[in-house]
Amino acid sequence: MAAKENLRPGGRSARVQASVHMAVRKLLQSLDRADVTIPLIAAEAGVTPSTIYRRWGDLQELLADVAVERLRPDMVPIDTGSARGDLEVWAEQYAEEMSSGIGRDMMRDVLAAQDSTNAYRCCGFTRDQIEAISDRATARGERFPAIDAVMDRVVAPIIYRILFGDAPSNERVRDLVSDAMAEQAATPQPSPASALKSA
Amino acid sequence: MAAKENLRPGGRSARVQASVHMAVRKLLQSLDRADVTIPLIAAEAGVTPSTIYRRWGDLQELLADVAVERLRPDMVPIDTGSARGDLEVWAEQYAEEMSSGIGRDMMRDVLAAQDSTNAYRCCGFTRDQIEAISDRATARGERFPAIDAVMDRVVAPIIYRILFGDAPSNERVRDLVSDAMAEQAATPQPSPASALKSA
DNA sequence: CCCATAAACGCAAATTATTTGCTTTTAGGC
DNA sequence: GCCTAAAAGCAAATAATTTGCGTTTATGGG
Repeated sequence: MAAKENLRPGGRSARVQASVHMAVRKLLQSLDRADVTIPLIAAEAGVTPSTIYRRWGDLQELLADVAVERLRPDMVPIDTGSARGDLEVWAEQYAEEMSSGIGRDMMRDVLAAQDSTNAYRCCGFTRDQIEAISDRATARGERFPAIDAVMDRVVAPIIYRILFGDAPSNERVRDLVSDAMAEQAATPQPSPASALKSA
Repeated sequence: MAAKENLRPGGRSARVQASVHMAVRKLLQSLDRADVTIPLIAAEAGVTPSTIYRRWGDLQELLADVAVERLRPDMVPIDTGSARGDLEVWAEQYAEEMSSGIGRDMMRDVLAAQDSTNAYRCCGFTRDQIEAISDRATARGERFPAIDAVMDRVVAPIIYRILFGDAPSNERVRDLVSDAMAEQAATPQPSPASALKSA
């Protein structure tokens, strides 16, 4: 039930997909998560419930599908002039978005789905953002840690804390960035792009 | 729907809880996750469905409740003679357990529930384990990084990778431990126990 | 030890969600 | 423009969830 691949791209099928996604987003704004049901979504989207059941399987898959769209970054990381500044600003904003009620819910939706493809894609978005910062750094002639190191030392702690405990403060996020950047300074490995692409 | 607090501890209530938990565990062994329903669990447990609905609310909360029990560590971290060895062995075992199908499912269940208390408790279990290793280290006169540092640099990357990508290899887990221990060596902060308790 | 009280459970009816067989619409290839 | 099959609609059948009400049974106070 990928609902993304092997799907007729044109006409009605795409219209239904858009309509259902929009309905989900609209309903999630006004209603409590537990009150959003497939029949409700279907009514809002002007579609019969069985269409949704057949295409997405169940509510969780649909919510995951919608969530992963919303988690896709809509802009390139802000250019502050330095790699450290770029990463710091990006990480703070990322932490804030993800720890907000909406961000938390979307992560929950993505992780709750049986199909783990969405989670994987989600991780790829983040990696791409960091890669953009990294590329800019090397273009400037700055050193930058390996992408994986940033994922491990900045992204992972932020997300772990949001999921399992309390959202990290801006100060802590800055500390994480500091540690990651320091690590790079000690280790002479300015290799720019050896990472795996995604999505 | 905590199903844990304000619950009559004695007699029938406890019996029902135990029976339902056992039924869930049994059914999860033989059936696919998607085929486990509340009526099924109720039948297996010898209880009416409405009892489960009233006590846990929905399937996800029940699954989370069962999962968190199973995620509770059943033993103290192995004593290898050194803090580094302790952490290394513990981390490898932890990563392996969590990346197994069962571990992954349990984490999913815990995170998918509306009630985030379970996730928080889950994190507390892990923290307690690391604290035990830390305490043993200071008792031996060894230095050891702050608990939070280990959570950020070892636990968080392991879990992040399991949830959003691929399970980390043993080698990578060892590297994470190395980094965490090295950090401690550079920073003179042997403060033993300043962490927050849980559960 | 027994009684009063309220929590938890069982039962069954009512509601709501999900599945499914079949028909109709329609995108994509010839 | 016509086939073909994927996707959608419709409605009946099935299954899950909610709810009102009566019964059982912990728990606390006499």
